[in-house]
Amino acid sequence: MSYRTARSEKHEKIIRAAARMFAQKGFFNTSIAEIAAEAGVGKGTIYEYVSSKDDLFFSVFEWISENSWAQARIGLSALSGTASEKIRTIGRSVIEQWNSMEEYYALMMEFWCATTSSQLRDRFKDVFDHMYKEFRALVSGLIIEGIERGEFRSDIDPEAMAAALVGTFDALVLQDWFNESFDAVNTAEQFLSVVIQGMKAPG
Amino acid sequence: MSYRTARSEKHEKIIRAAARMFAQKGFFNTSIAEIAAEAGVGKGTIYEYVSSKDDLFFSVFEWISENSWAQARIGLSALSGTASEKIRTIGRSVIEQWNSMEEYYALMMEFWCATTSSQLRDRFKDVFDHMYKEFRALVSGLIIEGIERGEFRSDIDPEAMAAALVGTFDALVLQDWFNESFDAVNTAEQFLSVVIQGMKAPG
Amino acid sequence: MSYRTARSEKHEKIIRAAARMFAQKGFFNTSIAEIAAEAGVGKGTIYEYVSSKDDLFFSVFEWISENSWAQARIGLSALSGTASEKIRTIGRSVIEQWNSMEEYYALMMEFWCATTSSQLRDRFKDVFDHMYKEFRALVSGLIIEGIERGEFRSDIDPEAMAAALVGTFDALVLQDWFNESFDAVNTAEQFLSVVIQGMKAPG
Amino acid sequence: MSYRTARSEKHEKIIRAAARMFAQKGFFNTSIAEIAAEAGVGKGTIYEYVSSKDDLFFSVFEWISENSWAQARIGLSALSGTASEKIRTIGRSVIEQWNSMEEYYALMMEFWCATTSSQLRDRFKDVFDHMYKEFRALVSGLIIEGIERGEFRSDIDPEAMAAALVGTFDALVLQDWFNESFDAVNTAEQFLSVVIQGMKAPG
DNA sequence: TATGAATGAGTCTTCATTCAT
DNA sequence: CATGAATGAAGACTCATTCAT
Repeated sequence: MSYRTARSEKHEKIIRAAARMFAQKGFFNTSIAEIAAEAGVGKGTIYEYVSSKDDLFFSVFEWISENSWAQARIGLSALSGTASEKIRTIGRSVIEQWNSMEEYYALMMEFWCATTSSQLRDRFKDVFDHMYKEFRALVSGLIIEGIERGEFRSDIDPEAMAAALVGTFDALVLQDWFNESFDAVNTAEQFLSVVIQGMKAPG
Repeated sequence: MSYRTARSEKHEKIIRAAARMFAQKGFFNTSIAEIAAEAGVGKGTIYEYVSSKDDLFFSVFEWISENSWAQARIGLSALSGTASEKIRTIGRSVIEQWNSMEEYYALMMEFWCATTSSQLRDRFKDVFDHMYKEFRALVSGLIIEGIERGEFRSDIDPEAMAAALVGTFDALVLQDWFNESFDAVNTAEQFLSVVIQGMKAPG
Repeated sequence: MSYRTARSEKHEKIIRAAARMFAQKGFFNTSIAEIAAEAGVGKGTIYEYVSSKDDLFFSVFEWISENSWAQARIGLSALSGTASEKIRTIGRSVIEQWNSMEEYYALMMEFWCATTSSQLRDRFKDVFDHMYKEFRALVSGLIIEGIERGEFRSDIDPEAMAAALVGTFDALVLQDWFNESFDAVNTAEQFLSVVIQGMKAPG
Repeated sequence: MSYRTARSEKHEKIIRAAARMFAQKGFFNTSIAEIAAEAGVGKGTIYEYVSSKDDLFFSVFEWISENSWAQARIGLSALSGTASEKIRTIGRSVIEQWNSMEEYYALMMEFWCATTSSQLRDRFKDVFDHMYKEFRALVSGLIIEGIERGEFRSDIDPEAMAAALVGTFDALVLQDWFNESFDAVNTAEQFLSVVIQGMKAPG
């Protein structure tokens, strides 16, 4: 195993430990000492890989973003069928994606919070902005495709629809995470049927 | 002014000061000293009214919940027109309500975060659960009303639709707060048109 | 005892404790915890009176400057006799002054050092500069007086003489402090005799 | 190049790097890592040549002492002329010597400080003591020579004069270093004229 | 021999909370 | 009741030193 490999493995070990602890107890309630213990390294070792607690937090964010969205994007790249079917697939995919990384949802809340008061506000905002922009573009692209194919009415605003839909997916995941008896997959299914019905071109 | 009144006025002064500071800098980045200064009282005085910083945080949450939703409920009680119109009115009302208290939105994020890691997790969760249940019940009631009147299709699931719609409102407010160039009112208008169209009974 | 008095007494207690510890172990080898213990207060209490360790260091410097030089100045104000006698008196006075505060000499070394590498470099330099300027002015004033009275030759440079003399006093004190068998008072006496002899007007 | 030579060259490289850094930032504000970087070696390598940071500090002191005084002594060995001329030459020489190694003056201050609080106090004191003793002996020897030659009065105390003169040289160098507009060479010239005049045998 | 990753003791500093006035 | 001085636990971070390679 090369030096670079060993180094980046330890780096990831630290990031993962931090992710677990931040998810469990929140950023402010987690101490560097706890993260070091969780990662099985000395306190000082953390600072060989990140320059501060804030930096570690942001590194966790980047790590999560890359790993989770990377996978999601792979799944979405192979969409096929009508625009309606593609949109349904996306909805299902997003929710499943989130469910599969349930343990990190609390972490996402922490990141959201960080956008309101952290020193890192701007760095977080930028990444979130970027993520959402990309996602909205994907959805609005499908809606435009549907309009062009004559599948959807031409008087709907693709941007507005995309923004609302993307937000709704998130909100459903949130409710799911919040309330164990909530069935996000089914709710999304039903809701999307109605929305797609509402977008359908007459006749 | 009675003793009790004087006491409860000072209590509210403290809660308000705490709300302002927590909204501005976040729970963990705000010190009791700052809140005392903002409220114009001594540090020790805070502890005459709340038992701890956590307790103060939760008090702020209760205060916000009561005050903001109280007003919202007043506005919604006087709904009239068809179910569709009522739903539109609710959407507009919720968004306007939030816009009018923009300064507290960051605070809501803090509360959300608290549900993930705070000692107070359960108390926060209970109140949020209750709030959402109430809100969903209002919306699903309107959908049922629409179905009974023959305005909406009878094969739609009122609970699922209500859950999704409530989520959508939240999501739009969030995007509005997050992105200054976003027009939540207009987006909601367009999206609701599509959703209502999708729920419409045929013919 | 008034509040202000109590406060400033505790402030001085902390400064004195810090002075003792810094003198004994040096700035960098003394921890805030030690100073707090020496002063008989809690660690946090220190920060009620100074804003940082650096600030405490500088406060000690100011306190020493005011107290020691204030006394010295009082003694020097009542000089009488010929210019030569006055200069002798000053020499004796400075050395006695230093000897009487032997315990703080190590502290003065610390302050000197601080002028080379501390964050506080400029603040220290300013005060030192001011102190020396004042002292040199006193001595050069006496030399000018001697020249005008015809006691000293008119071709000597009062500023240069004053600078050298003031420095020599310090250097003698340093040797005294450094080497216990050194007799600064006597050495100064002899040296001043020679210097005054050298300044004497012929005839 | 032999093994021993290579080793001692690397040793000196480290000492020089440490000297530069200590002079620039002070002992406590310089880290071993910085010194290693400045020397262009690994952190661990330092410990192949010195046993601790303190030891390195003292090594720098010894290196400076040997090198600078060695050169000074060479210059002084070839003194000629009357005792007065020799004393003048010494003064000029000392001040020029210091000016030529201005960058290390801050380091000397560090060493002085170390005599007050370091673990190494005694080792430093010994070397300083030795240096001063040697220097005083040189000067008092010249004064005795002057007395014997009838150049100086016989009632002056050579030891006391030497101690004071050595102190004066130091003090002038210090003022020069401290205050850029100070002219140590000229001041020394003037002051020495007066002192020599004061020592002159009558007639 | 040379290296630099790993370490944990030790530091300054903050701040919620208490309590004497 | 109101206050704010006092406190010490807790936390982020630094760095001299070690040691496996």
